[in-house]
Amino acid sequence: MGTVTETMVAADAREETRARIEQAALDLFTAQGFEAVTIDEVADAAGISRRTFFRHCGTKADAVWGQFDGHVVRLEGMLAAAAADQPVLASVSAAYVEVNDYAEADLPMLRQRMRLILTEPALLAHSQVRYADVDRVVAAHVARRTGVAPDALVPRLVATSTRAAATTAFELWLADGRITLGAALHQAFDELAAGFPSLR
Amino acid sequence: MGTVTETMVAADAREETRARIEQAALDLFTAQGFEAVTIDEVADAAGISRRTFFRHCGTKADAVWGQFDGHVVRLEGMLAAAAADQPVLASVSAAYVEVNDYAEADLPMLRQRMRLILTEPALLAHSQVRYADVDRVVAAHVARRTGVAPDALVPRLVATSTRAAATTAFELWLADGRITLGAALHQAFDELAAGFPSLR
DNA sequence: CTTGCTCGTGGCACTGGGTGTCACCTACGG
DNA sequence: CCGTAGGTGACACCCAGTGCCACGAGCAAG
Repeated sequence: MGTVTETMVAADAREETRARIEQAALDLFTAQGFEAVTIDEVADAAGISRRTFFRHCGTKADAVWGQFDGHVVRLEGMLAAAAADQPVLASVSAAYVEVNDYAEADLPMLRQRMRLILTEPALLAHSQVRYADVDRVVAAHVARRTGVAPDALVPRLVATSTRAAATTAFELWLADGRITLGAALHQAFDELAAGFPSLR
Repeated sequence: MGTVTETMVAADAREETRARIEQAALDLFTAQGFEAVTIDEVADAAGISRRTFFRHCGTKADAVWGQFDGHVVRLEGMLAAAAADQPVLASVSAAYVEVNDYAEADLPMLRQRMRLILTEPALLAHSQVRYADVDRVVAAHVARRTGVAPDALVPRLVATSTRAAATTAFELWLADGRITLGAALHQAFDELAAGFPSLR
């Protein structure tokens, strides 16, 4: 099995390889479009074989999505740690804001990622599968806080509509270079939680 | 070109062939799962060639989705015809309810379709692409009514969250055999429009 | 130093979705 | 009777994704 140190090193090396693949993929996809680039081209650019690409990334879309699972886990942790006296919607909103609080240095790559995801149909489609995990986590939190089943209307509705708000905030942030991602998220969640006061 | 009558006949024949393909596909997918069935098997069951399948349906997912474009067009028409003094959210809600007002005889096939779409990951993914069209239509309506740009926050947010509500209503309707689709839609839209009163 | 094990890697073959192309056949109009 | 247009099937591709095997590097035990 190896010691803890060795395991860490191996995991780091694996992570580094994956990061190299993702960077190559992101650059190629951005330059030529997601569908126009083949896996062989990405693998060549990353200096690996086609077979190794799939071992690290699973699918073509995963090269863009990266380690999204980590986000879901962090979101789940934040929701579990939310204060019990905080309104449910506020806890969901705060968790979304916090999980999307990126360091300044990470923003360019995030922009590149999100632009691809929201622009390329194949990636947009794949997003639904990823979001399903997020929805399950949020719905479970709402269900726990309200004492109803996770597959009841309100938990599911809160999960899907808050995710819709988050996605919309991302779109706004991408399109409008001035607004902060956090500000966009706050704006969307406030509008949603208040029942769309702008429409009255 | 041919006369109007001839064109109609040709279109009808084409529509009938497509319906046969869709029915064969739906039955096979329901019985064995979406991924487990190949296009060749669907084509064989429909009595056509693999190539003809793609000419009629475009992609494997389209065989399940059917002529969804028609729904989007109808939704657009309803929104355009909505009374000007009706609140925006109410007009969107009413349009969703009306476009999903199926005849009793169509409900079994609708159940079959929606169960597949909401269950099979590949179809769920494809749904995002279809929903993007719906969102554009709704956002355009909200933008027209509120006098802001269609890609501003509120129109987009209304579009994505109302669609989230509709999807949630569909899930509820599928899971709970007793509730009407219309009732589920109303319940979801009411909850959304009021800012989730159940959570207070 | 050698043996044996593990693991990452590359190569290969195969399945399956989707597309372009061509040939055929049928139905219709002149 | 001929010409054409459109639906169809057959074939050859491309590409994503998977299973399998063989090779080589690194490490552990002898």
